[in-house]
Amino acid sequence: MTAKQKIRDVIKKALADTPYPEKLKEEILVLPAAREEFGDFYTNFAFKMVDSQNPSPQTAALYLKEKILSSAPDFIEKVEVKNGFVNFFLKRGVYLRMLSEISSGKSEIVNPFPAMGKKVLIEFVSSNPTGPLTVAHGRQAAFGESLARILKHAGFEVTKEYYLNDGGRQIKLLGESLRARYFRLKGEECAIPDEGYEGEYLIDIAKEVKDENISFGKFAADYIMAGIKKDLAEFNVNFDRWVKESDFLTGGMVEELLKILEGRGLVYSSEGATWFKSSAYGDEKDRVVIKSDGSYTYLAPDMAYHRDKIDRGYDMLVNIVGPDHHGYIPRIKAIVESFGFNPERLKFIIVQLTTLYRGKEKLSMSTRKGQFVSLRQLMDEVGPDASKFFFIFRKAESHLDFDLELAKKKSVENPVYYLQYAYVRMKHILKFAGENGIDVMNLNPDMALLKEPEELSIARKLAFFPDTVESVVNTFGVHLLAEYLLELAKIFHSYYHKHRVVTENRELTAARIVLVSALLQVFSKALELLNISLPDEM
RNA sequence: GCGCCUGUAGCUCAAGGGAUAGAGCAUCUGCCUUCUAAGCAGAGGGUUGCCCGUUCGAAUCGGGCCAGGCGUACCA
Repeated sequence: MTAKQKIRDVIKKALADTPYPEKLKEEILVLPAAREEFGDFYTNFAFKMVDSQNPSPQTAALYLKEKILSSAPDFIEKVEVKNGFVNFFLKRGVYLRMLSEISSGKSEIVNPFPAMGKKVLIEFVSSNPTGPLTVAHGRQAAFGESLARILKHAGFEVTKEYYLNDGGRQIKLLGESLRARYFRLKGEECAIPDEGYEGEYLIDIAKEVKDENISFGKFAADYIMAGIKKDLAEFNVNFDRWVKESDFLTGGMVEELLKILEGRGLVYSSEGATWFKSSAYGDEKDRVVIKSDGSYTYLAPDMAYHRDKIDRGYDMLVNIVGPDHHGYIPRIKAIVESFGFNPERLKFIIVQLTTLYRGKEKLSMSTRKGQFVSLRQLMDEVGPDASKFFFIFRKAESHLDFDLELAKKKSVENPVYYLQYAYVRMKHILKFAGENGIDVMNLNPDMALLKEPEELSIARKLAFFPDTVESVVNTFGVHLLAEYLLELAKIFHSYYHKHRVVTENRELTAARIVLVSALLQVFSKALELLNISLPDEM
């Protein structure tokens, strides 16, 4: 049980023994204290207790404090009441013990949370195989992968899926565009269709075409998809399943679905087309599923896909999409609701666009015209780790300014290097200690020798790691973990400058080695969750 | 017009309705015979776009404005 859970229990016990047992129904919030003067954890519960007995939060807090202290919890050093907040100060020994546990790999601080039997499906990237992944997809990929890792760490059973649109009009246009490029290469006049793809990547693909009787659409899509998979693999973003739109079409699932919906009066014909009555579930208007030319819209197979997701029994569905899809959300919510799935359990995360800068210069992009920076180019220029870090250290719903020059810089301005430098320093200390005859793996020092305030600050910060993970789970704010890590790096760098770890004092050295290796455990785990690798040397 | 996102220090951004709104960069001042100075210590910098409201308490929630971005297809 973590210190925080223990505190919550102590508060519950205190309340059970008071005239306010009904207050227990409310959630008791225990959070890491923002400043060390406010202790280690605090609760704002006194604010909820204000009534005739407790006319002010302050009196309620004092009352709570008395009750808590009378139960004499052994891990609490003191409890302070300030401005109605109840602040808990933990005993130093709690932290010292925690450091030993973390460094030996036995601590619940770094280990995954217990499995809770909740299944979550995350669908992300889902880019069409009509062109290479762009920087926008890269951001979605980095965010989705990291969110998946964090949810898994927090005890969810996570499945990652990529839905690919390999049929329909866009693929047809893609095929015609490739065909045009192919014949142009042979010196023949051939126009790219009006809404076709003008990107130069099709020229490269056209060079690979050996036989002009092939299906150009399929050839291009397969070729591009192979590239997408390669890019994602290099980005270390991996999917459990690749779901093809065409499977829902050829498998008859779309037809079946529409029949069911028709039977329920949710699908009808009008103006030569077939419509889904999404307005019955809050969409602003109904949506076409079969066009008047008889072909399906993108929505029809996607509806079948979502029905399939529901059938597979997930507790939560997460769809990570770009801002261009936000108008699409109500209709997907409508289809899941029509199948009795609470739309609240379908979360859409809109990852906003990224604007690339080269120093002050803004890089303009237009996908249709083929003027864009691909994820591939970005990785080649700044590297996968720097790319990923910049993508996730801002909130998903914020527009992101990404400065290529900054991402490449090997200096303080670049947070990626700041983290890497901290990591390398930790590794190097352990290596140096080993070279000086200290058996780093087998230490059992007296941790009470750690008396510096900075040492306690580090331990305190490490104790907050599970809370940070919890915050990410509650808000889907992956950036919170990146910020946590930067703060951790900062207090470590500061400690490093103020105090030497490896000294003549063998006992103190041993205790500090345990501290550093605990730090390294948390640091490594957090980086793994962010999907960022780190070098051993810099 | 309608919908979504954004508006916080000079710049890029944090901050579950909580305490004195925080970081980094930039600017200024210091620090390398000692585990990598890709680092550290310190200083200045704010009417959280504006106006009302809800609340013990609002950057955060609601309403109304203003500004920027995106969307508003029988495209995906």
